[in-house]
Amino acid sequence: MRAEALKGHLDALLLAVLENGPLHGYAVIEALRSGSGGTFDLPTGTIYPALHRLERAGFVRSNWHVVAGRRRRDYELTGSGRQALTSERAVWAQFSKAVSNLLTNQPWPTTS
Amino acid sequence: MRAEALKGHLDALLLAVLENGPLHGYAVIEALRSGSGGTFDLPTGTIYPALHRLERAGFVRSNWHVVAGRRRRDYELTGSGRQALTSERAVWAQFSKAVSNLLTNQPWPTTS
DNA sequence: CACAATACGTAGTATTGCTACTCTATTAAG
DNA sequence: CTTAATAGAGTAGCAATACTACGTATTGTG
Repeated sequence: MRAEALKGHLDALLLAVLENGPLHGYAVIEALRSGSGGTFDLPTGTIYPALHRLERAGFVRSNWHVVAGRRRRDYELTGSGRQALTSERAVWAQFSKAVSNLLTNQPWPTTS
Repeated sequence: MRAEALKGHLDALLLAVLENGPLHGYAVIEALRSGSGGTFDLPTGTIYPALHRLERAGFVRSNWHVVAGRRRRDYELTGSGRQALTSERAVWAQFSKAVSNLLTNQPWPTTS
């Protein structure tokens, strides 16, 4: 999958995979791959900068550990990260509905 | 709607609204707005360059007309544009399914 | 020992939608 | 008549962001 299609949605996915507990970058990549049935197989050059972006934005917090001789940086959701995830879910719902409707040439449902 | 979310999907939407017959740029904007229930209200600076891009790619063909003293440029789908639309629909189906699954933290359905 | 897997990272590039603007022509309002 | 609104096309430059291609280590496996 041409993952440029992700533009604007990656942050939501990252927040979502962190919702069940902290993960380190490498584990995030695997969570995205398995959770998407292999559709999203993202390179580290995509994930690490994105996680740093989320940290700068205050949506995640990171902690360094050393496990089995390897240094790890775990990311966990903050309160505002949870809030952001909620709003991203709403954005996605509206966005995907709009795209799906246009792609199937169906009339927009009336709000009756 | 943060319309940067469109990145990578706009071309598919443009091809889709042209599927029922040629439209000029301004009409494309209105078709996207009404077909999305107002979600996509895109500026001309987004639409015109995108249509030109699609023409360079060979997915649409344009014809100039003069209607009521105003010049118009109609865009119509080409054969390869129709093919591209078909494949874009498949891409969207897979993409949206993957995102939805990740956002709802649901396991990927087995292909049994 | 070589190599794959695990784990972190950055620099630079390319794509692409957006802002802000220009230009023409018609029509309605004052 | 002037002004604004609507229809219609367009560009230049900006900003966001995912990607490619690197570089650095450690651990486990052949």
